[in-house]
Amino acid sequence: MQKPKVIVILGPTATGKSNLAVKIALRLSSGQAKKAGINGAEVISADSRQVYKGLDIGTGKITTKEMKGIFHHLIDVVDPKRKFTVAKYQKKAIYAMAEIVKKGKTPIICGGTGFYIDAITKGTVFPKVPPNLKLRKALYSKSAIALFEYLKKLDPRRAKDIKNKNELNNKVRLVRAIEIAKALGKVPKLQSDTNSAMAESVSPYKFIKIGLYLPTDILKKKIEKRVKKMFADGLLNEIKKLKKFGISEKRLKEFGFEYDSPTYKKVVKETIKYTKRQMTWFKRDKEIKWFDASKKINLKKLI
RNA sequence: GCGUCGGUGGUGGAGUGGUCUAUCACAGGAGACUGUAAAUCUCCCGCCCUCGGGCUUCGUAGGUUCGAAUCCUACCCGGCGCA
Repeated sequence: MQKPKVIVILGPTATGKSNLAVKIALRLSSGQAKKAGINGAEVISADSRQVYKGLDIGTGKITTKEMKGIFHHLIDVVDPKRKFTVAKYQKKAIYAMAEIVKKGKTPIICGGTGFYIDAITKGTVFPKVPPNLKLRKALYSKSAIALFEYLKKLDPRRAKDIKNKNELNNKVRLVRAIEIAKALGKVPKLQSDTNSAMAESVSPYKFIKIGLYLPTDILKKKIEKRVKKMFADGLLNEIKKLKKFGISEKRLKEFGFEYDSPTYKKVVKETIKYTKRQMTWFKRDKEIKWFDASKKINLKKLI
């Protein structure tokens, strides 16, 4: 039996992913598509911040109007006071995918969080050790060197791995490794496979990855426009509302630079930097078919 | 015109006789990524390169010195003060 298709639309911020996703979904829902036996499509967002309710303007969340009747999953599914994680995302997204396919529809994963996309398209297996905030807090007070030495005792293999990856100063990584090692004895070997052939053989779906990119100068202009609109739409007001709702300054910082006393200049600058990091992530996935978003994209070719 | 302060790598800005291709930050480039991922972390960033080193830089031109981004002289440029 043929595997169900899942369309993945990814790429850096401000390249028009959401738009394209809706366009494709509409196409798959048309009368013509129905005649061809296609039952429509639903979008699954792959954005680490759009899952939160109330983070609308700053995250560039798609509006109901822009959805044009296409159902969007994994948007506004958590209270911003609660912490969300990749593993939770993975669970929900895989469930959503199955539900959509069950309805005979095509899932369209759309977003810019590479880690989240890989979690569902590459079958990453996260060690089943939930965050231990108390332990983390205690560990963070220690130096990176001390953490590394501690990890070396608990799990030499993962310690060596971290050293090889030049992450000796990466407390986030060290702390999580210790957290897992303490719970399981050691950190399981990474099961997610960057080897796409392997991942594909295991996955029940056939992923079609479409990457949108823009030439640097155009991307910059689009980001400027987007940020300008954010402020015009009331970003500052959104932050006020979040504070009133009981979101702390510290928590706001975790939501990214748009929520940390933003200025136009700062947000533009940080967004550009971020898009570069996004590209670093996406570049290593050779499965992605890239399209210049400043040019007309032939949808027929894509699906 | 006189006086005075200053001119440093793409930018800001340290350095004021040797350890200086010159701290640091930003910008730029490359990369990592095991439940925080717009997070977190690493490397490169004058030129050449066999990656060990080789070569040329601190407004310009001279000079002092074993040795100068650092001291002296002249000139050019900019700020300020007095005329």
